[in-house]
Amino acid sequence: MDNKKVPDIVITRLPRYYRYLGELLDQDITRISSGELSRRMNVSSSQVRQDFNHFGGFGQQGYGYNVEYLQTEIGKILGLDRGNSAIIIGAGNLGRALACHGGFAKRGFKLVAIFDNNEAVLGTKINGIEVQSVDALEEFLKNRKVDIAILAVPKASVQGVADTAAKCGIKGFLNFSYGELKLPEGTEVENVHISDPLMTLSYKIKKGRDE
Amino acid sequence: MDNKKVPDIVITRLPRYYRYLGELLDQDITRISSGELSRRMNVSSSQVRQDFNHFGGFGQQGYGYNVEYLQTEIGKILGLDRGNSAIIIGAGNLGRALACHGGFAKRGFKLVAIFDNNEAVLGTKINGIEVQSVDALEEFLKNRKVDIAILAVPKASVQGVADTAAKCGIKGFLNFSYGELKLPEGTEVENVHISDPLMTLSYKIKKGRDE
DNA sequence: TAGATTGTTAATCGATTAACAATC
DNA sequence: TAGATTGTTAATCGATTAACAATC
Repeated sequence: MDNKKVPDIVITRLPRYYRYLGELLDQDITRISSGELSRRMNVSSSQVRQDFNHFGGFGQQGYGYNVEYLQTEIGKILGLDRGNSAIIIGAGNLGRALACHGGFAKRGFKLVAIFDNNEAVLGTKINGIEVQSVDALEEFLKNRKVDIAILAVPKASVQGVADTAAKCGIKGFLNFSYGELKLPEGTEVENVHISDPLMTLSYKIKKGRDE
Repeated sequence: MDNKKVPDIVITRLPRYYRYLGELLDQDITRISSGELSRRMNVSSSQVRQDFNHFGGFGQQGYGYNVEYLQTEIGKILGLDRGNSAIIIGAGNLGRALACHGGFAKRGFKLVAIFDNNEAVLGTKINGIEVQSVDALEEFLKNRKVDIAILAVPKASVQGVADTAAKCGIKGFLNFSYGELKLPEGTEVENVHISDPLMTLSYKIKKGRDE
C-alpha cells in the first residue's frame, strides 16, 4: 500500500486475482501459495509474487497467502471497500442485463437508479429499481452523490447524457456505447467494446484452422 | 501477411485500429498518416507503423495509408472476410442485447440461431431469429457449420452447453458467463468479464480522489 | 529444527520509442 | 524536384522470469 507508481498492467490483473480468490473461497480453500495460484491462473509464480509486492506483500514465508485476507486487500486497492454507488443510463436489453448482473453487488457496487427515455419502460421496475426519465437525471444527481455512471444508451445520445452526469459530479464512466467520449479532466472512462474479443476470437480460430 | 509470429499484444490492438478506421470512413476521410492516426488514438506513431509492419506494411512513403484499404486488410488478418457464423446460447437480457448488437453484423459475423431453455421465450423472435430449445442444439449443429458460440447462460449451465457445442465442432467460444471453461484442445475461448473494467474504474476514481 | 515459500534482487526478454535512410 | 511519410533498424525502456537469501 505504498505510493510508488504501480504499473497499469498490474492494476488490470487485479480483478482477475480477485475473481480467482473468490473461487477459492467458494471451495473453502483458506490458504494458497504463489505456485499453486499461478498454476490455476496459468501465469508464472514470479509474476504473482511481483504483482503482490507492488503493494508491500501480503504473504508469509513458508506459509503462502491467506486467501480471504489477500482478496480483501486487493479489494481495498481497487477501492471496492468504499462501496461505490452507480447508476445505469439506458434500460434496453443491455441496461437490464447489467442491472441484473450479480457480480456488481458482489463487489460492493450499489446500483441506486436506472434512467431511460422510453415512455414504455418508465415506472417499471428492474431488479427492484424503478426506471426514471432521463429528464430527472440532473435533479437526482443534485441530491445524491453517485460515483459511477454505466452508459448503455445508443451512440447518438451517449455524449449528451455523459455531459450531464459529468456536470453533476460523476467521476467514473463505464461506457458500453460505440464511439469515444469527450469528458472533462478528472473524469475516468472505461470503454467496453464487445465486438473486440469477438474479433480476436475470429483471428484465433482462423489461425487454428490454418495451422 | 507473413507467418513470423505476430505478438499477441499487437493482435489485441487490431480491433481498435479497425474501429478508428471505420470512424474515419464515416467522416469521408480516405487517407491518413501514422502521425495523424496516432494522435487520434493516443498512441505513438512509431507504434502504429510497427504494428502494421508485422504484416508487411500497408502504406506508401510520402502519402500515408489508404483508410479503406487498411481497414480491409486488418479485417482480413482478423478473419472477418470469412464471414464467421455464430449462434447465441441464452436468450435472457444479455443474449437479447447481443443478438441486437449491430456491431457484429457490421464486422461480418452472421448470427444463425439463438437457443434457450426457457419455455416462455421459445418460438419468439429476436432480431428476426426464432429462439429454439437448447435440446435442439446438437441436431442443429449436425446440419450446419457454425464457427462461434456466444455463451450468455447462467454459470451453472455454461459448461454443459459448451461441451455440446464443442462436441459438434464449434471452435470458438465467446463466454459471458462467470467461471472458466474446460474445453478440448483446438478450441479457442475468450472470456468477457464485465465487472473487470468496473473494478479498474473504481481504482482510477479512487486514485483521482486521493491525489 | 527442517521444509516451505515468500520478498526481492539480478538477468533476460520483449515491447516501445527514436531515428533516419528509402522512396513515393 | 522538394516535401512528406513510410518501412526498418538501433536504442531505450519496462515487464517478466529466474534465482536465492530471508524467514516463518
